[in-house]
Amino acid sequence: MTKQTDDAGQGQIRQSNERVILAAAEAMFARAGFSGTTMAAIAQASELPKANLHYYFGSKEAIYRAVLARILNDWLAPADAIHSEADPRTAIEQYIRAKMALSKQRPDASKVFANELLHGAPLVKELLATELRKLVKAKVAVLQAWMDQGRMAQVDATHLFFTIWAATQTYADFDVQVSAVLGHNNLSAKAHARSTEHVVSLILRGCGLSQ
Amino acid sequence: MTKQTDDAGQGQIRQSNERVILAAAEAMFARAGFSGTTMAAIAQASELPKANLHYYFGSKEAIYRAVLARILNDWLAPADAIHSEADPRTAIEQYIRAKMALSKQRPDASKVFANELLHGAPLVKELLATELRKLVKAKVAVLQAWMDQGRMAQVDATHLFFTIWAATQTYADFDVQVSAVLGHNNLSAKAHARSTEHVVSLILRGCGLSQ
DNA sequence: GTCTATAGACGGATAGAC
DNA sequence: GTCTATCCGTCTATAGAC
Repeated sequence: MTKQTDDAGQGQIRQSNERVILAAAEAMFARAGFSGTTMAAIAQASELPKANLHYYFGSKEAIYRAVLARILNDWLAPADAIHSEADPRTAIEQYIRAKMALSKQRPDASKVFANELLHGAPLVKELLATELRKLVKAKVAVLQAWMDQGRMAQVDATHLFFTIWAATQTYADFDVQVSAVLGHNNLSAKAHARSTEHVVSLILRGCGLSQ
Repeated sequence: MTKQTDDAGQGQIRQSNERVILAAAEAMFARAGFSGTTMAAIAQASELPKANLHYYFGSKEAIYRAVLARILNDWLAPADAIHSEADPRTAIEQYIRAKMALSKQRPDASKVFANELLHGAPLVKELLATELRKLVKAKVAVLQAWMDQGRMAQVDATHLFFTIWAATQTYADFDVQVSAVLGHNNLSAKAHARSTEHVVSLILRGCGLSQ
């Protein structure tokens, strides 16, 4: 009762509160960026007093770091679809669909990450140059092997990743622009399905994997 | 001498100073966004006293508006390449090359615009829903006619624009990520040329306009 | 028309009561 | 462990000297 050295007791409350704070922070950072987001705004969205954010995380930057860390994990996962035993067409199609699903399900996460990149990636630059670079190198080798075997068209595999990232994330990051041009107020599930089919078919044909 | 009602006299100085301020502001807004940019920073970059910025523009938001306005004009111009008398392949290739050139030549403009969209486009939302939507509609009609004539593959023409914008602007907006993955410190002219050839060939093949 | 000096508001962080 | 009240630095904007 008096002892609470392990994470069992109030650790539950801490864990729950941290989760609430990070979710609120992600939404606020997506909407206004790092400088445009105030601790008061995160506190209000979390329905917690401002001082508690400092109690749990210490500083605004620490909250931002925590939000980014949570995002990065999820961001790299879809690349699993691309492995040497897979069929080229299926692998790339799965990868694109997974990225499009992320755009639909976690638009705020995408925006926070985009914002970080846009402003020079001060916090994740190192990770990009190490982990992401390593991951892309490995996947590029897989794609290159498929090209050498004549199983898909010759494209620059590294740049193909840049194009897939850009084409899929634009539906999360720049949704206002997409909605405005389409004449909608926001992107419906139907509109998103249409976007997905477009990106899949354009890229697959671009890779010589259909027609 | 005493009369200065026209723009001839000190109007020269005003025009020159406004130009300097807007150029400096574009660079700062690209680096740090609206909230992250201080008037002091713009003043230092302009080599003008802080109060002069207020003298010329009135407020920080007015400077931001002026920067955005300058960008929007240049942004829509490349679409001229797409008109009904043109050859489909030439038109789309020209359009992509023009957008890639903009990414190379005006990366800061691209970043300011991307940042505005990312945060919900409070200032340009209306323009997107009117001018941009109208422009895209017109160009989509041209592309659709080409498809109906069997001169290119059936793709969703509106979404094709989204993909081209995303694929080309990613080299300006997310240059840190591209550089990190490629293992460079920044994007050389050679790397940019390679990027351009990639985007051109991928999209053209995706549109059934090569091989 | 230009610039210094300052007002006034806001935001991040913390002290200290509970 | 939680929260109120407050400090202190920073930022936008402007008043007023030159």
